[in-house]
Amino acid sequence: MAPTLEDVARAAGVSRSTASRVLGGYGPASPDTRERVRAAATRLGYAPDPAARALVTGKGYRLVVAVVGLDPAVLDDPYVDRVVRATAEVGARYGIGASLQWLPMDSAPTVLHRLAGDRSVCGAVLVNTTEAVLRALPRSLIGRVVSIGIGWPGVPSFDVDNGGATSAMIQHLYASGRRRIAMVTGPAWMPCTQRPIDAYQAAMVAAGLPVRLVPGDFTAAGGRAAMLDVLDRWPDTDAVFATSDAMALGAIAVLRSRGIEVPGDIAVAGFDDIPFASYGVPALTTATHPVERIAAAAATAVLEQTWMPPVTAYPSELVYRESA
Amino acid sequence: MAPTLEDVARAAGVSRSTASRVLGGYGPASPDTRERVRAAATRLGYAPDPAARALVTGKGYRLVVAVVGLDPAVLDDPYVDRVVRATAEVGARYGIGASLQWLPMDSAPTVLHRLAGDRSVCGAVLVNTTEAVLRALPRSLIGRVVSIGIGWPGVPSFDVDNGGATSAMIQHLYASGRRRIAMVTGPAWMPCTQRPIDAYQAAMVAAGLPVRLVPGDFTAAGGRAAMLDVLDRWPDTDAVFATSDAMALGAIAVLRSRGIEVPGDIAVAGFDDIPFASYGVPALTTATHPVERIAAAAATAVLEQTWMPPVTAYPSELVYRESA
DNA sequence: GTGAAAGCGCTAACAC
DNA sequence: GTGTTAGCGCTTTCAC
Repeated sequence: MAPTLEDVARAAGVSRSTASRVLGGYGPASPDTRERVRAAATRLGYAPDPAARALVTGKGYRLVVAVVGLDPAVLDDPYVDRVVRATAEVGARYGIGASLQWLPMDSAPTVLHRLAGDRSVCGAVLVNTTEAVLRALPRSLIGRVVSIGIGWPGVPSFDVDNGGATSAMIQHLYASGRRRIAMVTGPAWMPCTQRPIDAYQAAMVAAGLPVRLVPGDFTAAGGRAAMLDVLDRWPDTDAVFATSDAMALGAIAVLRSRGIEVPGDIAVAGFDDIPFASYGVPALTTATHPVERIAAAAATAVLEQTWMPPVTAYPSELVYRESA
Repeated sequence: MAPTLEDVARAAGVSRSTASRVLGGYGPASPDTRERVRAAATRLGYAPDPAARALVTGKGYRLVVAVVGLDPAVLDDPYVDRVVRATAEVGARYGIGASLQWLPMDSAPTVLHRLAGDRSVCGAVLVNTTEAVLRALPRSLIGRVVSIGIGWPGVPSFDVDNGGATSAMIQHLYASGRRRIAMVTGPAWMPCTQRPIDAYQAAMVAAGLPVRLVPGDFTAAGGRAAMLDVLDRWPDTDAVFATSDAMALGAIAVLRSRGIEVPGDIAVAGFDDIPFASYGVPALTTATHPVERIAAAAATAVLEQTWMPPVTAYPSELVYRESA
């Protein structure tokens, strides 16, 4: 059915090994041979069988998206969906599939070793990883693992510039006259929580404004709880920056139920720009999160085995709507 | 690293083929041998290498989620994300990855043949497929293809019972006093559009109410356009059932901008129960869509090669909120 | 610069 | 019932 390397070699009048070398792009080959093999390959529409290749190289044929978390519920998240989708889409172009699995925070070493020993796995994309997990990374995985989140020596990081987004958002709130700006953060164990906090604190201190930090968990329920907390501790708050749209929507729900006007009394800004941020009342002011671009780049890096700088930051853009 | 069949065979004191037969569960084997091989396999933690198996059986090692549509934008949809995620999660348990690709409606035969000839593909899950596409299905794919949507001889269907959901929703609207109920449908080319229409028409005719059908496209923008259309053609409409939450939210946005009360003047119901259906104002009354369960069952069916009835319908449940 | 040959881990004839 | 054997398509020494 599909042409094999043998077919290409025969068509080009060379041996299988020569064809393999040319197509693999290593070993020696005369320019002429090179040309003939390439031509034959494209003419026949040759694509190497990843299974056969995996068998001999022992490198595997599926890319695992491993989401770090305390329980399997971390997989049940539209953010994860977007990462997996982008990975599956990129993989399709390489004949590589995407697998999704939970990487339990407390038994990360075990699971990572199993992953490293699994011949079917060609690489992994870590999501929401922590330093502890990265420290437990088996050496044999280095070079075929990337991280959407914080990096590690040998593990390039792909992430949104959420520090920059935070600065920009605080500046926007300040410019629109807000002075008592609270921030709802992500859960403390997630490393992606820190940079926005730093950026927020820096901005507030620089402007001589009070720092009002409340922990959240990226969910709407968490946003509701955090908003109640803010109202309780600092009743004069005039703006809230929630580091996820879900939390921002939860916060707005609380304010609405209290009869507090948004953005009249309190401005609320989110982060992520989820599909329906624009359909709430009021429409949510937020910052974009190019998850698909990030995940696609991450997947491509491990599939192409390209060298990557330790950190690649993707810019986030403010989306001005009604809530702030 | 990982134990091979050879290791198991040696540990059990049998040949590789015997071990293979036992573990594969076909061919003959004495109860004693069977026992020893099984014991050795579990003791060593043996798992067959899907790459090697794929190579010899020619059955492939990745499950393709093929989304039928007019253009690649059909992939860019939270619904697709959920299907892919569930597939990737089920696949992970089998050492199988999920790939995502667009199945262009106008060149379906070509793409399907490529899929059939691709040695890396073990099966496919069709999404939003049409009869025309199913008709073009190569024979070699039969038995390893399932459909989330309409089925076909040899292609079992897994779908939500959207006809039942429609009936239930119309009944709910009727029970709450609505009599001039319009329905916003999906795009005509999608087969999943028909059953809700039939159910709606049957319900309306049975109740002696006027049929008011407007085509949509499952997007919020389509919902806005459809709502304008309804208002234009039947100004006395008192309820709208949109067959997707996105369209319902679009419809609500239009009504809000016109100063029309929801549900006071016009009730609006959606379908899907997307994560933030509950955060709009008013919170959206809708019907659940167990996409993950459906996709997981579909993926499992092709991976396990189990026989399936031609159609498996998954119940949808009404979620009563504020909008209807 | 090129080809012959071995072998990755597994399945499936086929002989015993 | 069981073992022997021949590959699946590819990469990779190692001679030439």
